[in-house]
This record gives sequence, C-alpha cells and structure tokens, in this order.
Amino acid sequence: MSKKPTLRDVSRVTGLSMWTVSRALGDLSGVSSDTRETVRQAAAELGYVPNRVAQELRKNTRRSVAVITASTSNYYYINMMKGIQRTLRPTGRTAVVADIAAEGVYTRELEDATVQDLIQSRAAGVIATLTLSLDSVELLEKWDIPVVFVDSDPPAEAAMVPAITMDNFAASVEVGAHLAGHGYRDWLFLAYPSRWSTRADRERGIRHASERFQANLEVIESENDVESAYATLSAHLDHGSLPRAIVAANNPMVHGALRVLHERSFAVPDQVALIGYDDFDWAPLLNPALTVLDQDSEDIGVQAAQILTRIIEDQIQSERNGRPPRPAYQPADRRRVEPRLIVRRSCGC
Amino acid sequence: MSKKPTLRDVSRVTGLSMWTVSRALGDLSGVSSDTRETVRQAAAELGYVPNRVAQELRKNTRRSVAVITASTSNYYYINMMKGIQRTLRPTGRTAVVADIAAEGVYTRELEDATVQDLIQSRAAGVIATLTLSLDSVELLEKWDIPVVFVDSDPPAEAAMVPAITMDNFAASVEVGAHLAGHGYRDWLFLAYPSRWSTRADRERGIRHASERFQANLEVIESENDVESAYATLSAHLDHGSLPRAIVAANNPMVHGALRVLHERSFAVPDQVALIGYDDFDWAPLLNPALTVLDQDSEDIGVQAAQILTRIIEDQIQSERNGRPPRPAYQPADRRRVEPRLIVRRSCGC
DNA sequence: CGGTCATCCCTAATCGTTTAGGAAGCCCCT
DNA sequence: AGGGGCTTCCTAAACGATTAGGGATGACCG
Repeated sequence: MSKKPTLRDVSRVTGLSMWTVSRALGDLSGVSSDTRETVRQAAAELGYVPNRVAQELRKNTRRSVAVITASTSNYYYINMMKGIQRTLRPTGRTAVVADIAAEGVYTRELEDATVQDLIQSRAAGVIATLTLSLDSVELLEKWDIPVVFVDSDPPAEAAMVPAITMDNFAASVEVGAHLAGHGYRDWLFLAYPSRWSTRADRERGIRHASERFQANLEVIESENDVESAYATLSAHLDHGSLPRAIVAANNPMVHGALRVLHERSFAVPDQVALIGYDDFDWAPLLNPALTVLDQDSEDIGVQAAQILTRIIEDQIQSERNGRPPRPAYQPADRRRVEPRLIVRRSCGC
Repeated sequence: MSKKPTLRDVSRVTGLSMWTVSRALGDLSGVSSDTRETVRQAAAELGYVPNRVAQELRKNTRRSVAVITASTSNYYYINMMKGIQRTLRPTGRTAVVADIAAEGVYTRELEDATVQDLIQSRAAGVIATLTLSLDSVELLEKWDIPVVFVDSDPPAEAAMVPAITMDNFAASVEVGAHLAGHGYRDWLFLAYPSRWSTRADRERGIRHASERFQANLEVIESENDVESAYATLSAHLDHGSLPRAIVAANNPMVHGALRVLHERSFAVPDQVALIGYDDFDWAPLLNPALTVLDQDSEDIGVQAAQILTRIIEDQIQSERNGRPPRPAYQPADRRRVEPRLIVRRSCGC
C-alpha cells in the first residue's frame, strides 16, 4: 500500500465529516446507527486502521509502562514480567523492558539516558527493579510519570514512592537459623553489589544470625552476574578454606556457586551446604534439589502493576477534572511480601 | 509540572522561531552556533524534553520492533531477546514483546488482534517466533511492516519472507544417530504441537533416523508448556512401557520430562537416556548434565535483528527517494544456522 | 404557532513537532 | 552597480487524529 488510508479518506469516501467518522468508529454518541454502519463498511473496505501515534498526541494518552532492570540474566525477573504483562493486558497498556546495564555493567550515564528516553516517549509509568538515583525519580515525577519500585527501595529522600519489597532482614535471619539448626557454624555469604538495595538487608540479616547463633561468617562480593560470581568464589576458595555452608544471595550468585562446586566436585550438602535466594523453575531438578529463600516474584509483578495502574487511572481522572495529574502515592502502596523458605535437599535436609 | 514546556515555549522564551529552535536542538544546519547555544541554554533551563510522539507523527518514523512469541515459559527465547536487544540498541529502536498466547494457549483471535495492534501503533518491524497466518503476513506487508521469522517458517505462500531457521531435519537425524550409537533401539519422541513449524522437521528427522537405525519410535504430543509435557508423559508411561531413550523436542518438553523422571526415580541415563533440544543455562548443572541439540539462539536473535534493520533502513531510503517503502526481501535473507549436539551425560556418554 | 429539546452532523481549532518555500542581509566578483 | 551565492532565520502548512462549539431538522408540548 503506497499511501495508507486515513480518517480523511474514510470521510471523503462516505461524504461525511471527520467528526462523524471519528465518533462512529470510536463508538461514541452522536451518530445514528445507520451512519455508523455506513462508516464501518467504508472503513473496512478501505482497509483503514487508525493511527495510534496521532491519537496519543491528540488525546495526550500514554501507552507503555517501562520496566527498568539491570540484569537480564536473572531469571527472577522473568516471572515478574509474566505477572506484569498479565496485569497490564486488560488495561491496554504495554510493558517494555529498559535494561540500564549495557553488556552487563550498570552505568549512571545509561540510567540517565534511559530516563530521558522514557520521558521523551511519554511513558505511562515505570516499574523499577533497582534503586534509581534521586535525580531520576524527581525528573520522572516532574513529568508526572509514576514510579513503583519492586524488590528494591526508592532513594531515601523519596520516601513516598511505592515499593514492593520483601523483609530481607528477616529472610536472612531465617536462612541463618536454618543453617544453625543443621549445626553448621562456618558460613560464607556470596553477595552482589549494594547498588541493589536488597543487598544491605540480606547481609545485615545473615550477620545478625551469625552472631545470634555464634557462627563464623565471611562475606564476599561479586558483580551481579554468573561469570563474576563464579570467578569470585573460585578465587576465594583458592585462598581460604571451604566453609560448611554457602549462602548465595540471589539467582546469579547461586548459579556461579553451583558451577564452582560442580567443577571441584564438592559433595553438596555433605561437604558443603548451599542455600540460595529466589526460587526458579529448575531448582527442584538440580542435584541436590536446591533449598531457597523465595518470594513470589510473579505476584510481586502483579501487585506492582496493579498499584501503577491505579495511580495512572487516578492521574487520568485528575486531569479530566482539571486538577494537575501529579501521581498520588499512598502510604498503603509501600508493601511487604512474606519470604518463605523452600526446603529441599541442598541445605542438608 | 502542571504544564510541560513545548517547543513553542522555547521559541517564545528565546524570541526565535520554532523553525530555528527545532533545527538548533536537532543539530541540523542553518543555525549559527551562537544561536544554537542560546537555544540549548533556554531549553535546558525550561526543562524542555521533545515529545517523541509528535515527532513520530510528523516525521512518519517508527520506533518499535515487535517480537511475537507464544510461550513465555520457554527460556530459548530469552537468549534470543538478548541478541535482539543488543543489535537494536544502536539503531535507536526498541524491542517489545507481544505474546499471542493468553494464559498459555494460542488463539487465532489473539493473533489477529495483536497484528491489528501492531499496525495501529505503526510498528517498524516484526520478528515472529512462530508461523503466522498468511492473512497476518499479508496484512503486515500491506502496511509496509517487514517481518522476519526465526526458528519457524513463513506460511508456505509467502516464500520470500526472510527466516532464520535451523536444519531441524538434519538435527533430529543427528540426535537419532547418537542414540543409535549408544545401542538404544527404543525411542520416545515428546513433541509440542505442529503450530510451531519446527515440529514437523524435527519429527521427520527422528522418524528417518529410527528407520535407518532400525529403532522403535513412538511419538507423543503435548501442549507447548511444562505442565502439559509433564502430564502427557506421565499418562503415557502409565500405560506403555519405559523407552530406552526419550527425546524431548524443546525446552518445556525437557522440563516436563525431567520432572516425571525425577518423580519416578528413574536412573538417567542408565535406565532411560534423555536428549533435549535447545541449550539453557542450567543444563550443565543438572544431574546428570543434560545432552542437548543446540542452536545458538542469541546469535539467531542478532541475525534476525540485523536483517530486519537492513530492510527498515532500505525502506527509509526508498521513501526518501520517493519510491514506495515496500519491504525489500532478498533471497539471502533466508538463512540456516547449524545445529550442534552438545554432549553431556544424560545421553549415556 | 412559538418555544424547548434531543438528535445528528459539521466547521475549524488543536495536540507538538518538522519542513517546504521564501526573505533578508552580507560578501564577493565582474 | 548588478547579480550570484551563502548563511541565517521566518511564515505557515503539514502529519492524523479528537473535540469545543454550533447549526439544522424534526418532534413534542402547551
């Protein structure tokens, strides 16, 4: 099709005004059902498809919700996306993922550029899986783009911004308690960088537990990807001794750790026990089946999308009533989901 | 910000025309560098961010490439997405995924609605991971939206449409040969529905191999998800006998099969061998490590995105020169990637 | 018969950009 | 002095939809 039919074409063909055609196709009042039918016919015949870009411009609507992430290799986010997509579908909005880690490494420049991009494309809202800079949050707020954090905290100064988080401190304490229950007294905590705000509480929790249960604890940190986790743990084991239990603080850490343990043929859990965070599909099929501290990530996605949707609808209402469309954050939008320990075999059970 | 600054505001503040401001910010010729600087200053001060919706409308540009998929639970596509994203990034286009299987089941209605939606939003191009209906392909072509198929064939009547596929027939023959090499003579092929066009060749290949190597072959089919695979195989084993080797035709099938084998405590590979298709991160860490027939899915994503990008750029050129922007498909865009058998332990090696 | 109201449709402005088509000023050359 | 060619900027018309504000018609009512 060399020239695509527009509303004007439908108008010309039917001899009706664009006003009438627009309202006819939009199922709006003010058009007799005869006319409406005529218009529909003509539109179908021409193969007319409305241009949503023009609609968005004119109606000042926004269509896409951005999910900001920084580690595509983390399966945790895939389930979350599932929940987000499912919740967003009936609203007619679309989720697009914006990765702010090019080739695996986060940079502040990329964060800023991404935020800029979201504003340019007039995103409807943002779901952030890691803590953004205060600047970013304020800039988005300035452009009336609501943000919901998941599995991470808003910057400290933006306390009102919604967030769905797990009680990571309690979670880690539970992990520690379980290890202590097995009689292990020598722990290694394999952590990702503290740019992901969950890191702090997870570490605090395991430290707390180690004191309470009088265990030895060492904490080592790697970048947030499998390769780094593998390298970091390998290097550590080359120098230090083998701990009785390894706690891998998230999915990539677990993966890296397993590779090391496999490679060195350590018996899990007899020589060294392993507990991870965040369940994933294959965990029960590993050998031994992996014990993990889980949170229902799909449900988290659903909740985040629900909150965001509500805020967006609020904004639309506000605007319709002539009020400024500033995002209306409510205290109840700060939510906690319960962690749960999924006990399998790798912990020694 | 109650009212967002527009180009007009920058124009008013600087006392320059919108023409000048637009060209200044766009780094286009016809503006003195002094003026350009003035404009930049003013824009920054106002916090002006161009509205890309308006730009798209005016310039008739398209920004997003849709990846049509029908099974989110298949890890195969995640690596592919990685490749696509990486390739698309420098072009300024964005990949958005459009799942045409609501709650896991494909429906023709959803396919049609999705295609309609892509046309409405004037997508720049489509990467389809499963065979679309001829209607869909023609409709997209009519709207000058190029399509590239990956891991699936175009409808038979649209032979010119690019596709990146594996030689699935040869691949299956190789799998069969390997099994025969182990002396196994009793095979079970666990397949997904033939809506995914790879199914046919994979089945043909394994059938061919079974004849050539004089093996018994049974083929059973489940829906394309883990639950169905699990249920189907379970039901089959309840009635029939245990085969010497199971070939699971894709990722979800492997997953379902492994669950069954675990649950029933069959020894792999001693009692029953298992070979899957499409490698994934955890495969080497399973017990036993999984032997798979792999194709480099990230590379496939890269190639698909490259082809699509070239076609899109061609279209833009054509349009600039006043020619119709019909997608220019080339025979060389039908590509094959080589399969490779990644031998681990689950086959008996 | 005049007034009121609802129904159906229209004209024209608008959303925020880009861009064809000039116009003004200046320099340089013959 | 006249003309050609730059450079720099402007006016105004697009792009493809929605929508405020009216106008014409006919029905209904007192």
